[in-house]
Amino acid sequence: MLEIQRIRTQAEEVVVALTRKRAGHAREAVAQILELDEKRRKILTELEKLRSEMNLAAKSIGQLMQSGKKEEAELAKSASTQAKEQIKSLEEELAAVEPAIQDQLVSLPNVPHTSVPDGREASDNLTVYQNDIQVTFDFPAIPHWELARKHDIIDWELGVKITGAGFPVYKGKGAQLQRALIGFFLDRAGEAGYSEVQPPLVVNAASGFGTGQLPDKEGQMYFINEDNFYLIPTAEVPITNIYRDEILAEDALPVKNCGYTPCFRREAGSYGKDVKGLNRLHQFDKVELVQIVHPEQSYEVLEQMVAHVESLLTALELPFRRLLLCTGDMSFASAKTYDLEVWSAAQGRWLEVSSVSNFETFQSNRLKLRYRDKEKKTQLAHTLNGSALALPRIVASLLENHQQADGSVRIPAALVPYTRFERIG
RNA sequence: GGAGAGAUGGCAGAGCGGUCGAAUGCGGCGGUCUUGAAAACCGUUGGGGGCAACUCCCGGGGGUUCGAAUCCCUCUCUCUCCGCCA
Repeated sequence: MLEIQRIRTQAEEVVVALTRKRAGHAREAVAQILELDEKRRKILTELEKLRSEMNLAAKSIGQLMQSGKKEEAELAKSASTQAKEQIKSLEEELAAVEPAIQDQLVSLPNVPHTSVPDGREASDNLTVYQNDIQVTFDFPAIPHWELARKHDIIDWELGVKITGAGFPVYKGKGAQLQRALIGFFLDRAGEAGYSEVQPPLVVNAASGFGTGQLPDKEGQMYFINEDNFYLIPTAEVPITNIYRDEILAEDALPVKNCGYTPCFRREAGSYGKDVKGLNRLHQFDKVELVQIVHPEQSYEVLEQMVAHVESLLTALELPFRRLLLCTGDMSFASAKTYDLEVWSAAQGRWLEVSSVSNFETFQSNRLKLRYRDKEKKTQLAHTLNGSALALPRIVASLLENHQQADGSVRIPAALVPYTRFERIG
């Protein structure tokens, strides 16, 4: 959520920036916000004046009562009745205006950073880096779902039986590989200074709102009706919400957390060719990084986080590339996002395994996540997060890129201490 | 699932319908003292809105009243005990 002060003072800049981000209604929305905001302040001025008068009147009535001047007190009472009605009607006006402002504010996406390239869709993203790992086979590459079936390490049909499509069962070395990757990712995050947390996997609506999933992506989350809880679509939600309504000391920044959680996504409306194998699941595992930083540092930190994720991919010996997302492909809450994609050798395409974003104050404004600056004033902190990493597509890429002529799969050296086996099959 | 209790400032914990943004203790910060530290003592210490005067916030919402942290209704949450279960 953008700060109302920013819209007030830089309306035109905001409109121009939002227009870059496909938000076609930005100009009207901003104009409406400004109008409502002005109305709100007008009401407020009047209301507070009346309240002030009422407070004084009430005080003097109290004094009259105590000194036994009953008649005078009664007189004063009846005089304040009119003001009371005015206050009530102004309060009703305010109660209509404030949610209207809020609705408009909440529906505006974040403003893209100046370094974010213009673009309408995924094809406009900029490939800003690609490592030099080339994977070539002198035998036909087998897709990961076939390798998984061959070695009996992932069972989709079993998942369908237990739950439904998109909930595979990992078996044997498949299950161990999952556990190994989680351990590996968490250990690396720990070495990079992130402290590990294990948050709840279900969250309340306030948390969903805080990080921006609600109301924007309500339909993408599983909802537990009896308790009004949502299954988390990413650990970003519970971990960032740890700091909701907090005022941190400036020297407590940066706050660095990491956590492993399963993630649950309904993926409503995204059926098609992309869903095969591990490409798109309703439940998957992910290690997430979250940082809360001083505004001056957030873009530097964004680069650091990307570098960390890339070091993981390098250790796994995977071909990958880094994309700078264009304005049109960025998420609602992000000011700047890098995606990391790994090559899927058999499918012959890139798979997104990480998304690292700087939200600037977009989340912290909703979360009321602040720090106290040197002048002792509260300031909104910047929040960032990134996957490090999402497992299924990593597994897909590992299987496909490290497959051998005999159909076995080599485990990269960095992972062997965690798997305690060197190959599958 | 059954029964009960409660929700107040960073924490603990007072609070009579008016003088309560709120006692007191702890913690935090600043200072005095000290070679330094501790102790002691003194001072200070919530958040939001508004250019400002000012105003709002004692779990959320509504009501009674000239006036509500205090009374009433309602919702939510937390805790304790019992039952069930890991």
